[in-house]
This record gives sequence, structure tokens and C-alpha cells, in this order.
Amino acid sequence: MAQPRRVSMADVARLAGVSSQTVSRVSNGSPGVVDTTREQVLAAMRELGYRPNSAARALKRGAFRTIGVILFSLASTGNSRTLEAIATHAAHEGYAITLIPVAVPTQDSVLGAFTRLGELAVDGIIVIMEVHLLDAATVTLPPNVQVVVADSDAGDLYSVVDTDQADGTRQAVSHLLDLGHETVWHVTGPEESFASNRRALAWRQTLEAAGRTVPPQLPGDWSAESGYRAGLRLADEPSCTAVFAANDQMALGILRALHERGKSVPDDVSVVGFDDIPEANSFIPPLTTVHQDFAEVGRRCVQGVLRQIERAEHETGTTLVPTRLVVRASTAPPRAR
Amino acid sequence: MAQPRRVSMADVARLAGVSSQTVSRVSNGSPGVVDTTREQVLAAMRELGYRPNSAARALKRGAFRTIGVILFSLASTGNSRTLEAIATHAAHEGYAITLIPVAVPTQDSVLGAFTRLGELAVDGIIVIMEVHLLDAATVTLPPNVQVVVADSDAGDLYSVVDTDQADGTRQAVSHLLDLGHETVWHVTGPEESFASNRRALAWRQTLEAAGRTVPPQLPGDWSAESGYRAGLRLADEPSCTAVFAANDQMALGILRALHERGKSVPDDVSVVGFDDIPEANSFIPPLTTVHQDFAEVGRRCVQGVLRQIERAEHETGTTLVPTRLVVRASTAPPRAR
DNA sequence: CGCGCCGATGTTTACGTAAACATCCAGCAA
DNA sequence: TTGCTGGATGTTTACGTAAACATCGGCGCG
Repeated sequence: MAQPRRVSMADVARLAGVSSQTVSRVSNGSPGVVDTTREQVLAAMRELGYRPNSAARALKRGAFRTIGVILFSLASTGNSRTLEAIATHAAHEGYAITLIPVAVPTQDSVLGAFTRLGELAVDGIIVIMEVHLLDAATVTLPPNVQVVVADSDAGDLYSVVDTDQADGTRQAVSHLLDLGHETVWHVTGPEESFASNRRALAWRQTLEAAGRTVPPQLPGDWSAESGYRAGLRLADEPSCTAVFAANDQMALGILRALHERGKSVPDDVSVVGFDDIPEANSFIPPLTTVHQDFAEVGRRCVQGVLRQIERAEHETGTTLVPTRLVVRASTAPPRAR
Repeated sequence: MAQPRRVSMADVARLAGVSSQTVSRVSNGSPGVVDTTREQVLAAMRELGYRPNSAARALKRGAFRTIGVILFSLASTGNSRTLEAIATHAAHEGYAITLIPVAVPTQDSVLGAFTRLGELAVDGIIVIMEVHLLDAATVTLPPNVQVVVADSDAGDLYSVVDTDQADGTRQAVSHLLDLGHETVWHVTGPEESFASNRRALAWRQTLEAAGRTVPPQLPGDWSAESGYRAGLRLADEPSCTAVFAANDQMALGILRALHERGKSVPDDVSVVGFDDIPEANSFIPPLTTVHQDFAEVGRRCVQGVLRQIERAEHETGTTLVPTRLVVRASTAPPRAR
């Protein structure tokens, strides 16, 4: 069934009785082809089922119209939603997306991904990753490939797009303080994560700026399970009336732990998350959380990398995408003593 | 900063003092190059930072070593996890993944995606989608491109890989019946979804096979919100002691609705979900659900499409990936009357 | 009426790679 | 020694496209 050879411009040219260059012009919508000729060529294309060979095109043009995306995992909502936005916007600009998954986030495997990308047909790269793994000293970027990094603070080396972690955190913590809570406890994401560190730092700073005592932070790893473990410990802290979880999954685990220990949310303890995953609205109770605009992050990543490709010029600096607090039913003033 | 031209084999050949063909042999690991020569070439490659040009390679070989993935949305856990598995396995086989997002799942836009893919540099396509949109009469596949479809029943037209929806559903419903429930209610996914229809059908058949009455099914759309609405209606059904939700998100919504109406899970009502998303373990209470092996689905998709590419031969038929019921705390025997 | 210009189309060439074929040389058997 | 064999390496060519340049013919203007 499979034809041994693809239809090439030469075939179309022969059938249409023109030169292959004219076919090329029609194919690219170049001017300088008279309507009648164009029609003949288009008819011949249709008849033969002609499709441009993108490899030859890329070879000739020296550009692939493709962006590579390196990411560590698609498991997190944030990563997949960002990727989706990237894919959509790239498609809109006529760029294709090539995916390079990195199984294990070690320096070596990230390096490997970069190497592979260098061999792949891409004009630019978007890295979605906790990026202290990206050591500029060891990673040699393929020449002529531009990079944008999401979810990182490598703004001095690369062009970075990120959610405004600090402001989102400030909104969350301030919201709890404004409700009248003495202080706010915090369950962190994994140590290696920049987003996690940034949120923890902003939490601490917001408390300090308000002159509150800073309780010890509880370690988590983004998973609901780790939130559950932290929640069990918080349930044993009588002084704890408000918790800020570094993401919604951990908040879910905290809700479960508090529920199992007979603590009411929000009457005994208020809980705030981060991300605003679609399910947050259906937690018990519906979760107050910081909404991240993943679509916007993706959009700006594409914008950034395309701008660099166009100008053939590396950029650095950080773009922050604003967040907003979504208040639902998991927060309330502390129970009167 | 950007070099005007890439390093080509000719440059390496010149520096190493050999012909470009020898460089090509080294680059591809072909035999017939003596060790000393190979070393020289490798050294020259390193010095110049040589990277093979994949466009030229693809042009010469007539194959791209790339698989296109068409998907409607990455928002669902299932899709992203499947995609991740696809990317990982494809990378392992030396294939790259090109992503083609379809913004709106209409016939037209799917067609558009196929057209775009035809122009893109892919050897095969994996479609992750509710696929009655794929009408064989209107979609003309680019020649020489092989297709595998996930999440569909188009097994007579394409090679299909899917979770064993029917058996998973049977396990879920039987589990509830075995616990002693008279019958099982069902909250469905969206009408247009094959997975949803398959689950609803299997639910009905399992009940009928056990000689139970089949309650009316409640419509949902995969979202937790729709589960919540269905849950509110179920809370008003005194006869309802067991619910099978077509996915975990809707189960979450049901749990919340029942909780708000003062119904205890599992004492008053047992709830089972489908998917086993990571958070299911942290629902209140932890959710009994049907575990889907998305990684395996992805793996088999890649296998299937690579086999077709290799043999240059279209295949049809369906491969089912088994599921298993994960029993947690949301199911129990009905309360004694 | 002829010159030159311009728009439409054709011809040549190069992009970087790798298959096919050609060449060269060392080693070995007659 | 000669001729042959086979492994190592070089040369030619083609993949499909599009830029650059070439050609052709008609039309306006002096």
C-alpha cells in the first residue's frame, strides 16, 4: 500500500507543465505567479496528493520551525498545563513542538537531553524544570539554539518566565493574617525545587514583615501523601490555626489528616494551597488557594523563545506572571478563644 | 555570538584530514573505520563542536525518526501520563516526539491536525482522543505515515491501544455487589467519550448479569464539579448505597456532595472511582478505584506504531491493557437495615 | 519604431548527508 | 614475483527544496 516514493515538486511540475521553481513559489505563496498558472499547479498538487517535504525544506532554509521542550515530568498539573499552552501557541505561530522527556533529574541526564536536542531539529528550547541542575559551566548549548527556562531563577544566564511565586505567597499569608490568625504554618515542597524555596522564603518574609513569630516549616514533596504526614503533625499543634501549603495536592493531604484527627476546617484550622488545580473547588471544604496562570506562562515562554530565534540573540532576565488568590471555604477567622 | 553557519561533515573531514564519507561512517558507527582514524575524526568533531544536521539526515534517509502525537487536551491526568510514557519509550527507541495539540475537538480541527502532520516530519502518528471524530471517509491519511489510536474503539480501521475499560468497570461494580449492595448507581463521563460509553455499558451489563435492577445513570463530564452536582442528587436517593463514578475527579465531587449532605462514606454510601490518580489516596476517605496503567498504554502505542513503521504496513485491531481494583476506605458493606 | 524595463517563468546551484561505487594497498597463495 | 582478495578510505551522486540568477516577452515612452 505504501508508495515507494513520495511525490516531489518535480512530479507536480511535470504534471502541471511548469518548472519546479514555479511549484515552489506556489507552495510558499510567493508572489510572481499568475493566477492561471497557480491554479494549474494547485490542481496538479491535489491530483498527486503532494505534501512538501519538511526535511528538505529545513535543510534548505537552515531552520526547522520547531521548538524543543525539555521537561522532567508531566505528572504535575502545572507542567502539563504549561506544556499545553506552549504547544498551542507554538502551533499558532507555525512552530512544531518536540518533546524531550528527562527520566531522572540528574545533572547527567539533563545534559544528555541537551545533547540530544542539539542533534535534533530545533531552533529553540524551552526548559521546564527546577534548574539548579542546569549548571552553565557544564552545559554547552548547541550554537544557534535559543533557550527559555520556566520554573527557575536562572535569570542571569537565561531568559526565565515564572509565576510570581513571592507575590502569590504574600497574598496567601496576608489573607490568613488579615483574618486574624496569629501566625501561619507552612508545609514546603521538595528541597531541590526553586518554586518550593521561593514560596518558603516569601512565607517567612511576609510573617517577619508583619512582626509575627515564624513557626518551624514542615517538609513535603508536593505529594498529597506528604501533606497528609505534615497534617498529622499539625493536628497535634494546638497553637496552629492556619496553614499555607506549597501546593494544592499537599493541602488535600492536610485536609484529610485534620479531618481524621477531628479538627474542623476552617473552624479549627484554616488551610490555603497554591496552584488552583481544577479539583481544588471540590475539596472538603473547597480550598482557598493561589491561582497560577499556567497558560500565560506557556504563552510567554513561546514568545520569548521566538523573539530570540528571530533576532538570533540570546536574552537573559526574568518575566513574572501574576497570580491571584481565590478565596473559598477552607479559610476563616480563628475560633474565638 | 551565533555562528553564521553550522559545522558540517566537510569541516570535520578537512580538520581530520579524511573524506566526509569517513566522517559519516564514524558519525553513524558504521564498521570499516580503523580505530586510529576514528579517533582523529572524533577529536575533530569535538574540537569543532560538530552536530549532525538532522534535516539533511532525514532528507537522505527518507525517514525522520519522529512520531507525531495528536491530542485534544493535556488537562486530564490520563492523557498527560500516557503522553509521558510515549515520550519516554520513543526516546528510548531513538525517536523524537512532535506534539500536535488540537484546540477544539471538532471534525474540522482534527482534520486540520492531520493535514498539518502530513506536512510535518513524522513517520508515524499516535492519536490520543475520543475518536468518533475520526471519520475514515473524510480523513485522508498522508501516505507512508502509520497510525495508532489510544482511547477509542476504531479498531477496525486503526491499530488501537486502550485500557480494558469493560473489565475495570466489572471489577468495580462486582466489588460493590460482593460487599452486599443491592445495586450500584453510576455517574457517567461526557456523552461523546468512548471511554465513558464503554464504562457505562459495562456497568449496565454487570448489573444485568447479576440480575439487579439498573438505576438511571447520572450525567457527568469528567469534572469534579459535575460529580458534585450528581452527588447532590444521589444524596437525595435514600435507596442509593453504592456509586460507581466514571473517573476519580467526579468521585471527589460526589464525596464532597455526600459530606455536605451529612451522608457518611462508606457507612451510608460506598463510592468507587476510575483512574487511580495519585491524589485518590488522600481523598476523604481514601478512594477505592480502578487503577489504569497509563504507562503501559503509552508503551504499547509506541511499540505498535514503530512496528508499523518498520514493516511499512498498516495494522488494525485492539490491544487491551489490564486494570486492577485498588480497594481503599470509600467502600464497605451497606449499613444493616 | 526601437529601447529598456518589468513581471512571469525557467535554470542552476547549494544545503548536509549517506548510499553506491571506485580506488588503493597490504597480505597471501600459487 | 604476480595476481588476487578484502578491508579501509575516497569520489560521485541524489535526496527535495528554494535562493540567485537567467531568460523571455510585452508594454510604455521617447
